[in-house]
Amino acid sequence: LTCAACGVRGQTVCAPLGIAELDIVESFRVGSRKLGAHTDIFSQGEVGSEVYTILGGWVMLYTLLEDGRRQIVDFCLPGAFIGFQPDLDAPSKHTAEALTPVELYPLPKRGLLSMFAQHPEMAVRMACIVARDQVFAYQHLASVGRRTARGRIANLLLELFVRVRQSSLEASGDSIHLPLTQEHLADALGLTSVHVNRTLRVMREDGVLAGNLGAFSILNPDRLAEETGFDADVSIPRGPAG
Amino acid sequence: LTCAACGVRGQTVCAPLGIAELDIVESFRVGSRKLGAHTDIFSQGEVGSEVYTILGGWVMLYTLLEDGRRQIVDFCLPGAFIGFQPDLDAPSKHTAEALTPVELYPLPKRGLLSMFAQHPEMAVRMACIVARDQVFAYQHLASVGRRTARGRIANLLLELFVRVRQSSLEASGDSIHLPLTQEHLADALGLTSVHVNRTLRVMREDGVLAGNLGAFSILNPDRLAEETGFDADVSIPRGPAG
DNA sequence: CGCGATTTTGATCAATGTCAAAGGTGGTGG
DNA sequence: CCACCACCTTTGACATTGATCAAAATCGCG
Repeated sequence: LTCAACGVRGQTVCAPLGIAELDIVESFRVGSRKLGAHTDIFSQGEVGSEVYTILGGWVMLYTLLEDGRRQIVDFCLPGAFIGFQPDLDAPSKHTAEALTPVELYPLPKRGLLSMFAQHPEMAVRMACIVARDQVFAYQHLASVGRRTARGRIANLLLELFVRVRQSSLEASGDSIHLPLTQEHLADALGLTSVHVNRTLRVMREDGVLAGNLGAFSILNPDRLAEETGFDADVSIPRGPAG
Repeated sequence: LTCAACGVRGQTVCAPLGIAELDIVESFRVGSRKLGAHTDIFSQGEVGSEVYTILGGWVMLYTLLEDGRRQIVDFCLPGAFIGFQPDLDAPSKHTAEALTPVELYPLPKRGLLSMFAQHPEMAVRMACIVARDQVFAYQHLASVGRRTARGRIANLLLELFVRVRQSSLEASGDSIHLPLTQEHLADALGLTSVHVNRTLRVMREDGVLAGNLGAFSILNPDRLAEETGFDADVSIPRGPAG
């Protein structure tokens, strides 16, 4: 498959490139790579030599604390760009693990720099992408720091809901599928899986949710959004940064 | 004062520029600006037209939730670059407020894009800077999500300690000055100021801290770092990104 | 059918929040 | 120089959220 046919190009660092310019990306292609669920893409503490665009599947980024507790810092969907860090040669601060089978487009880190040099718009685009992820990180921080368990869960579910709707064309109904366990939610929200479970039950009883993570519905998105002050609007404009 | 004499140039987007190239930055200079403590630099919900390099003083970035609770998402020291966001024309997601009198170097957002176009290395640098801030955000998220009150406080104090030591040449002793109240700590850590107070007392009793935020000492940095698994190493290499 | 991974539930506990009030401290105007 | 005031810090009593420990109940799957 060629970059020209890439389904997520509009969301990636490649977005500013014209069709004709895509060959620079192809020239660094390592070959797209498929990994099974529950495999690590890169690991905390290790030095990786590649960055990745997610072509398909879900990935989570997490940090392991010294006592073994886990904090999931981001869920990544198709179109996400992972592995970029301030010092490319430093060991990674977190682990990227596939939540589903994934398809990745790996790019050698040296290729990345070369691409930036030849197509500066890509560097600007990169900055915008990282800035967007940072906004998400700040929102998560505010959620974990200042919301109640119910608020955090509502917030995260809504966020994933709109992201899934945007990324895939799965734009139908109030029902989506999340490849997550309650423990994943807990580790992303700074809670216990037990407490997540109880809180989900209450939310079901209150009629705002239905079903389970595998295939659940947000019965009352508006009410949920209202009770949690959810802000869906985090995007990168077409013309990079302007 | 000229960019050539800038004390924080090595940490900013300008770092990749040679002395001779600095005039492009100067050409967009709005004039350096001084603000008093407790004034807003830009505000959540409003569209700003500038980004800023902090030349001197402390700034905090915070989000206000719908119920009025505050989450501080970052403390910014001289050399920091604030106001950049994925969509430059979108309203800001957070407020930047001066904690001390500050001196800023404002840059019109359009100037930023123009600079990126003419000096692509600056865009790469920008991406690295944002990526570094993102790593901090992830670390804070892990701290707030998974550490005990004492761990969070220890972690933040250590982080600020090394940042202060690095940024200013105030490299002496175990004592630093923080222009923060206990409420600031609380709002950054997802705690209550009352609880921060109690926890600080215990830490003083345990002999790891001394003094107050205005001028406090870390009596036992190693013990503190050990008990909280603190990781000081978040940096951007000289040659941008490689 | 049987097994490992989730989900669910109960009982209990610890950490942190809430409410309220009493000291401190520095700055300002008289 | 003092009195007063706004803002912090400190402390107490008590409430609550969410954690912990432990065990069933389910579910997906080979």
